[in-house]
Amino acid sequence: MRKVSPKTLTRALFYIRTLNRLLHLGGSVVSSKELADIMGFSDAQVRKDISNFGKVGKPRIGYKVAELKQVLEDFLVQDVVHAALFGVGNLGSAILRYSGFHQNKIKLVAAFDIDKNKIGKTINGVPVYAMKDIREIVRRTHVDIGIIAAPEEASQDIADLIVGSGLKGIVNFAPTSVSVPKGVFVKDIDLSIEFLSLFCDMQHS
Amino acid sequence: MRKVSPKTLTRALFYIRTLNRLLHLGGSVVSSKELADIMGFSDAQVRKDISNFGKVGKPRIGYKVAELKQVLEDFLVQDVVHAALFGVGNLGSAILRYSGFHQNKIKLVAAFDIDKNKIGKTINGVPVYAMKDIREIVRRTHVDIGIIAAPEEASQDIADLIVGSGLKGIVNFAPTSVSVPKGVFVKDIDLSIEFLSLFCDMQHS
DNA sequence: CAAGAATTGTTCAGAAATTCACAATTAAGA
DNA sequence: TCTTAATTGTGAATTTCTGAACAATTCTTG
Repeated sequence: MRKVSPKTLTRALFYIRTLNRLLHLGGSVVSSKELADIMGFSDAQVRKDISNFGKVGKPRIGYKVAELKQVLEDFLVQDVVHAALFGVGNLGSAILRYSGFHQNKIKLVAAFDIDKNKIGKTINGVPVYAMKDIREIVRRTHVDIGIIAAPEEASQDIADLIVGSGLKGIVNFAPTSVSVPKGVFVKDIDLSIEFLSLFCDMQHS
Repeated sequence: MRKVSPKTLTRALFYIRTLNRLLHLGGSVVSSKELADIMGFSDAQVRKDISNFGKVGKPRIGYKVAELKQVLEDFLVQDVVHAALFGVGNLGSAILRYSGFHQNKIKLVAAFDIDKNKIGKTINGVPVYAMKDIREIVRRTHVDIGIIAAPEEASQDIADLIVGSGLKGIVNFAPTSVSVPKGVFVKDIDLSIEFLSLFCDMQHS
């Protein structure tokens, strides 16, 4: 199958989210125009994206919701993604308790912190370990990605730990860039920047 | 001044973040190459972005950290951005307690919930109001953007409330698309999708 | 003061992403 | 059955974004 760009992949995840909602609402078919309107894309964009994954639609009809969802999921999220969390503070705790993951093939398998009061506890079913145990846990447990939800000062050290334990993907919520070797993927989510960029877009539009 | 693309604006916010860190570490000048390496961009990209905001650098020297930061901030974030939060659950509480905002010209001025046990309290200095009071609060208080951190089922109603109260920007953490009139900006942050998209990028690279 | 080295700002070319536009297809209805 | 209307899939056109390259500039050093 042809190479698909990251942008298309991300939009495809939004398509899946919307298709799930439509399924839940009882819809059975949907057109590119309807999908586009719901998500704020163009209909041409939707069709071109979907065409990456095969010829799923029928002219004059549209796409069968269940079938399209299946095709996208087969391509994108075959397995459950196992994630480990680093830093059980305000944000980390909220992530541990976030209820949206289990519907989306994401499983938090371990959390790490340096606070002795937290180590050994279980939050929402996820055990909290000492930071130094990461290598052993990653060896014993299937982990795909690491999530940094620690203070700025600790983020680079944690990134190094994550990389050292062999993981290749990091979601970084800390408000600072971390440097990693080539081949490791980092996604930065800085709440301040997210808010500010929305506001900048508003002002400079 | 020339029109600047949203992508450039977002990167510029990352530049500011990095410049702050450099300032804090005592750096006084920095080259495009250094900035690029820290953030994982190309040096040409950095120079081109910065050139949107004027001729700030000196050949053979680089950019004065403080001066560049000033130039970018003058263009991007002249005023403090005032935000109101909708939904004081796990994620909402973490946002209220997030410590990174005040350094970044973001101020949470109000929170809203439907839970009587939360209404009337103050969390981290931010008062929690009843959802129905939004119009009055927005009239009395300067609010730029609304943040939806409520369950999926409530998100569209909250978006309608936000739009009805006159706000033009929404950050939506709920795992569903909200529909808004033209002219209202929405930024979706779906934690599941963020994690999955990282993983997809890893697999399909 | 002149030569050399480093870095900017900018132009240009190429790549990537988006939109357009329409032939092909299919269901529905006369 | 034949026509009509709707919708897909896609090649071409367009726009946006990125990367390469280099003249212009300015510090440094001898």
